[in-house]
Amino acid sequence: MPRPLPEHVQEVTGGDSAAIREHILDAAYRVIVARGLAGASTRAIATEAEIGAGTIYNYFNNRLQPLAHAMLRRIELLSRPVSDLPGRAGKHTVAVNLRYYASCISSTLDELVPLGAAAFSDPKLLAAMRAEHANGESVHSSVNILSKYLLAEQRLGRIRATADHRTAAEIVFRICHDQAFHRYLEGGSMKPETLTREIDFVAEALTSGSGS
Amino acid sequence: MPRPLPEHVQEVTGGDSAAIREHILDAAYRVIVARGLAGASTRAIATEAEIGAGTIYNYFNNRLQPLAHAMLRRIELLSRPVSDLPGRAGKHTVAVNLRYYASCISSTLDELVPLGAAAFSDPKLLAAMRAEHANGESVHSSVNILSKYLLAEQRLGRIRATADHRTAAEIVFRICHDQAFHRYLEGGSMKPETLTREIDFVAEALTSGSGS
Amino acid sequence: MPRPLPEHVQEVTGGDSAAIREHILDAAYRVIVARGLAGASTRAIATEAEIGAGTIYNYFNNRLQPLAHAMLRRIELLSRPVSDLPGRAGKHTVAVNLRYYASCISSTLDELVPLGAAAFSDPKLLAAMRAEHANGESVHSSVNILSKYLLAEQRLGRIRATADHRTAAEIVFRICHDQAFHRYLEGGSMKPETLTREIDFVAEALTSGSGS
Amino acid sequence: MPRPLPEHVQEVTGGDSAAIREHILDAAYRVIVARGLAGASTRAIATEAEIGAGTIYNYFNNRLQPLAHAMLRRIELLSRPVSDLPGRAGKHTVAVNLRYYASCISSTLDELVPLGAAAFSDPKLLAAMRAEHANGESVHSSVNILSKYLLAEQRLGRIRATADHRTAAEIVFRICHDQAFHRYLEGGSMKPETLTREIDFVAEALTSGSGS
DNA sequence: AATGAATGAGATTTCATTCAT
DNA sequence: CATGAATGAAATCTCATTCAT
Repeated sequence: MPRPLPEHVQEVTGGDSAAIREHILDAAYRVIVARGLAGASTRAIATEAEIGAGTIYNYFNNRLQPLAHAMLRRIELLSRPVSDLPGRAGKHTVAVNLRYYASCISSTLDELVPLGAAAFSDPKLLAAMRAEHANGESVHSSVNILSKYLLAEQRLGRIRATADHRTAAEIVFRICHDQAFHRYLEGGSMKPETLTREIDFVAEALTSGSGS
Repeated sequence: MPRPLPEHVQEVTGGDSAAIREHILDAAYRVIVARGLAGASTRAIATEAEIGAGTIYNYFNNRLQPLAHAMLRRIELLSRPVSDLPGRAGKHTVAVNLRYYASCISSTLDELVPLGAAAFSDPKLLAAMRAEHANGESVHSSVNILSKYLLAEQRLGRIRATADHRTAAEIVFRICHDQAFHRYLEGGSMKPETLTREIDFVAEALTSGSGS
Repeated sequence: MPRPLPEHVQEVTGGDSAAIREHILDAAYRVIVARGLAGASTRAIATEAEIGAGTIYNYFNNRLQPLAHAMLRRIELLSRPVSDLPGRAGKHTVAVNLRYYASCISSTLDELVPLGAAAFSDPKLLAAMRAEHANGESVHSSVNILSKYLLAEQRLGRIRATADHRTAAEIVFRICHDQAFHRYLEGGSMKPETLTREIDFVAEALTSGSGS
Repeated sequence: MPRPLPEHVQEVTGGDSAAIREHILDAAYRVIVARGLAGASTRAIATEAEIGAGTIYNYFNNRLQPLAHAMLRRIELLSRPVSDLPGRAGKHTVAVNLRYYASCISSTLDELVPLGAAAFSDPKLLAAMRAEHANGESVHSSVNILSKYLLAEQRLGRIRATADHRTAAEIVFRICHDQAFHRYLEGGSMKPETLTREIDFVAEALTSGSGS
């Protein structure tokens, strides 16, 4: 029955309500990654966050809300690491830049796959995620950055004028996403050159016949 | 207390032991699709199969076995619908044939995605599936058929000689798989032309510069 | 769904955590005695204690812990009632004092026999009991008190100097223990003079030929 | 649905109804000893007896009957090994003969203790045992043989005329029984000389002052 | 008479959620 | 507000018993 939050949490959050929410979301994320969705009980999250079990219900209405929130928040981080991609237009080669993009988002995708897959296992959780956020936004932003880069290259003449840069961007993203999925499924036994080969195929499709 | 199988089940299975197993697997599959993996309790499956709760344990050793079995059985159906693809080499256009392939496997993938993704959420279930079957076979066979078809087209000169037909097959499959994934995630709000556009991009990459 | 402890329990325990533990142990003991170990399900104990079924797991980790605890707690009471025995040396007769000892511990043994025997039926419970406590202590202490008394009598010359007081004490205890065992087995149909006769036999063996 | 008993059982029992009963009781005994009372399910017994699970109910009315029978049958074997004891009257010494008796029945008692203790864990089983047999008979027969032997010795003048041979026999039996009990409880860590010391105490009580 | 599949009661254990403090 | 004990629903799994074959 100690009224104030434990010191440790107090320090981190400053007692700010929104900060405590975030603190709980972080804990939820760590628990999901470490122990799977099935292991993400409210108790486990409360323990990880070093708060009382009941405290969660002061910030969320039910068990699924923090899980859905935590997963969505993570998805938003996806586009962060490649924000510098458009600046590389004209430098290196298109193939090299696509490989750079692929390697940037792949590590994030590797984290997201188990989360996304977990979301599917429970229709209620999926609904909760859909309710929490008009999802897909952030995924799109990652594709958008790539698309923007390809457009820049096209203007520079390093990509065929007739190529559909938007579609190409989608394909590249799908390749990365699907490969992350299979990496997880197969337990990491996939050869890295598979990714390279497929990315290069798209690069070739984009550049063949261009002036470069 | 113990009674013979209810008439309804008796009729369907004829009392054959193997048939009852299948009957239970069908029920398990229906429950997973309808209520998610989290909702696929032994009781729910028994109810769906219209049998007693304990009866499941006469046919399976634990709760995961029927789930793993049911999912694997479904995955095996994946390559079935496109077995006629190689025979289409030389007919229609490459783009049309790839669209045909995509539409064939997409409906199956739409069924499989929730199952496969669900399997990820529970490490124990994933292990059970791996134990039941050296999986991935069927997925590969679907890619293999596509690859075989592309090779045939290449020999017919309808695809550039320098194109990597294996890589192209992989990419097409990934596009289909990933789209199914997002269709499920977004609740079916994806426009069908997105798939067509991406498939056509690959077809164009393969055929541009070929003699046809 | 969650409510405070029912009034009745609240009154008895005052809400103190340790008191509730004891309250549960008492209930466990009553259930074992009344319905046997096989009947001592967690649910039965919870009902007897007038608490919710899940509450037991707030105080114990598994079903065996409260049983083992309850039994050990009772065993500790064994040596209590005869602590005044050594003070009787020189008073009454040896036979009378041994009868006194026998009648004192017999009622306690009658309680313990079903518990101790029950412990044997489940190897896991036996292990749990051994884990909870290096048992046997209390049994020995009861024998020790008797042995001490006999030694005192020997020094007073009321017992033959050549008699082995330690061995005699063991035999008397065994007689009491084994009789309790058979009383329980036969459902109480044993004649009380059987005990007296056997005790007197030992008394006679100890005193015959002594100076008294 | 095979009508005849399996060959193996047919051979052993000759198809005789009483023999099959015994065959099942043997199996029940083996299961209890090997896996404890908790492990003695009807299924386990049927498997051990190599018969169908339902077949047991053609010979017994419920689960407890074969267990009670099996245990009682074993108790009857108790007096077997010492039937030659009365013939030893007049030979060796009384102490040696009592030790002989003790060592004979102790090994059987070691087998019986877990069975007897197991019986206590379930009031219903205990009632079943009481119902099956006016029990104690066989135990008494073991005591009777010892009593008979002591009487013979008394007539030979090797035991004091005033000694109560019946009571002495009971005490010796109790010592053996209780020691077996504690051997089991302590896991065999009891020193064998404890038994000898106690037996000799009784022998001394019987013989001291006799003519021999 | 032998069989064993079918059954549901019941055992243990977990966990989301509430609410008195 | 924060807390965590209390709770009962629900999940998995076992097993004695019956009965159609």
